[in-house]
Amino acid sequence: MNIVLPDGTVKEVQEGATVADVAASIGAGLAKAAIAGKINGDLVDLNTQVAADAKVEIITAKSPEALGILRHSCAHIMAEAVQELYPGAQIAFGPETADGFFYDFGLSDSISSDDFQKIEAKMAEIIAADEPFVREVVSREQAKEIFANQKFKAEHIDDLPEGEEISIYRHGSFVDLCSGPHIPSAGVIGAFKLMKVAGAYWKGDANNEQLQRVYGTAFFKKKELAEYLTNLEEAEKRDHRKLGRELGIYMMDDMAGVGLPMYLPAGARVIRLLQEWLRRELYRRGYDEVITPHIYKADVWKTSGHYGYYHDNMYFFQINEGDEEEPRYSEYGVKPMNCPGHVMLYKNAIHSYREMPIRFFEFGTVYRHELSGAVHGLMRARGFTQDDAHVFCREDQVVDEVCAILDLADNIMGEFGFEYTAEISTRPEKSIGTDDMWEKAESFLRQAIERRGIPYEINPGDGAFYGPKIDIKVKDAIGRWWQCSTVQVDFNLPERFDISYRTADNSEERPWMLHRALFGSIERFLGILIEHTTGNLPLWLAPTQVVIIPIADRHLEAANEIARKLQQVEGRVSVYQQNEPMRVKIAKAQAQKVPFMLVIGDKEVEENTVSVRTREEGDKGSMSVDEFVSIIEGARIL
RNA sequence: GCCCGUGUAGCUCAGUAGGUAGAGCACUUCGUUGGUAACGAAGAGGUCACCGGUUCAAAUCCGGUCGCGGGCUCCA
Repeated sequence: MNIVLPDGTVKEVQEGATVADVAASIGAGLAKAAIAGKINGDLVDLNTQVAADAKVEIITAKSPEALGILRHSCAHIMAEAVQELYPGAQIAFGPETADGFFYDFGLSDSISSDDFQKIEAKMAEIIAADEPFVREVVSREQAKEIFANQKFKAEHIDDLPEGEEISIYRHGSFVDLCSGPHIPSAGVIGAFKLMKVAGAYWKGDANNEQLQRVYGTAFFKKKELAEYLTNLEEAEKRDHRKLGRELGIYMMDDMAGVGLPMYLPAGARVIRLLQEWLRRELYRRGYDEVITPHIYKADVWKTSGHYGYYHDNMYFFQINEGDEEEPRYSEYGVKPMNCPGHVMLYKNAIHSYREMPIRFFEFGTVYRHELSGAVHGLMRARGFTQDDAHVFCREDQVVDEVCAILDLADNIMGEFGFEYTAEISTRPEKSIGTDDMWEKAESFLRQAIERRGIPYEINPGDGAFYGPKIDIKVKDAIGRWWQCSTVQVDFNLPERFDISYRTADNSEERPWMLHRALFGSIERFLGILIEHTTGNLPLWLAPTQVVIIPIADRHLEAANEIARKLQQVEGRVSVYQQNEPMRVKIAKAQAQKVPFMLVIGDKEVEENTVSVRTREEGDKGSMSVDEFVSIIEGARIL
């Protein structure tokens, strides 16, 4: 019979040939390298029989799918080791991940990282034995019988749709419900390492039993594992919490409370620069800046609905508005978002369809009582500043407005060199509004994102209760995704605050309301920026742009004079006048990631020049003072 | 909030059979006046997160609380 290879060539193979046979017929080298196959686009085991006229691809270690297959197989081996070491262990799910794999276990004992050594040793034994992975197709009844003592597997069998083929994989004494494919035998795993333990809920639901998740990673070669671990170490050095401390960006104080960063001068500088830079852009794009209070009477939150929905996540307090004799308590809530303020500002006047869209923006600092376990440096704080805006517009303007927001978001991400992913989140189960409204809003978002040509994914059921949204996410140093920009449709607040505009025929119409943020949280954005740049912020954003290094005390006056000239063009400059050798001052400036260092000695004073050193390229030789001043002037954003 | 881990000077860390603490950096003073990534000397700095227990004796062992880290859940 004939089969088709990826390059389109037709090859004749024996009736009943397997993928391995196909590989062997192509070449001995390929036969040796093959670890799995792909038939008509579906990944299969190496010993799967090939049908006539099928498209067959051989998967080797170099194929993009290979690492995932290897890692998933390694997850099986880990589960096998755990079952041997912890009899009675209940196995749940064990997929591959972006960096490796995990397996979830239900155990009476708890596994800690101290146990890794013995689990790894057992895994090494299993891998050394090099037994094959064997696939079997079983009936639902057989499966139930095989996994009678495995409650999670049994439950999963019940969840499988009727009529779906149920396959199991045996490896040594271990058997798992699994659709595969797997590597032919355990020995293919060249290197593996258990990484961490964590808690995880069965089926991802916090109401379910909590399982113990063991994370690991695996590679074909030892060298690849070593490289991976080295990269991880390097990435950890870029952690914004570490750099944030080293560069004097922010601090936390236990006395202040969890998740409440306090910005040191360098951090405050950068945040203000980011705001100023964005503010200019927003003015250009037709936004109006507004300022709203940090606290409101509880009535506002009752009207908005937050008082009921998010009560536990908000900071409420009572204040005595009477006196000691006759106390009269009022309740206030600290704002967790800026929307109600902007809606009230909108409501201050009667609006015409002619003035739409109205775009209010604000750098609004908000406070949310996030779960203690969710707080993470600047990325997820309890107090943070949103570059928040609300657009009130007519229905016929929604797509254009969303497009404009996506355009701006794309510009910003581009400015900082961030790659991002976009997701449209659709209607969740618990939500307000009609199907009609949701369908219309979701279609508007889709039209906008498609018109802007941004690739996106659909996140079904992940919208807010009040409307669908587009989220833009950016990766941190170790590959975690964080939401930055967002565009959200809100069906809730216009209704609750009863806002309207006058149409051409003088009737009242409810405006569409869009929430949007670009940085998202300025602090989070800064955190990601620090990790992306390893703290080497671009010249226009560096808290200190220039350090001037006088070689000896007699050069101090000239150094101060140059500093004054730079300050006149808004340059952020610092003169290192402490009593230390020049090379020590350079080392310190480098450690602070200052873009430019100017060395001033006898030669420079005499020639009215500066000796320029850049943080990336080292000594660049000398240039005139005026020439250097113009470089710094060019980095002004105002 | 949940699971696992962890908590020694401002920072990075030693302190392993329980016998009331150490280094480097940073800081202060003095010296040194230097030519492109880290000078010399001296000094100061800690109720070993907090509370309780075991013990003649606890940084060290046990329990609790709080903080921190990694996940999970959540993220208006």
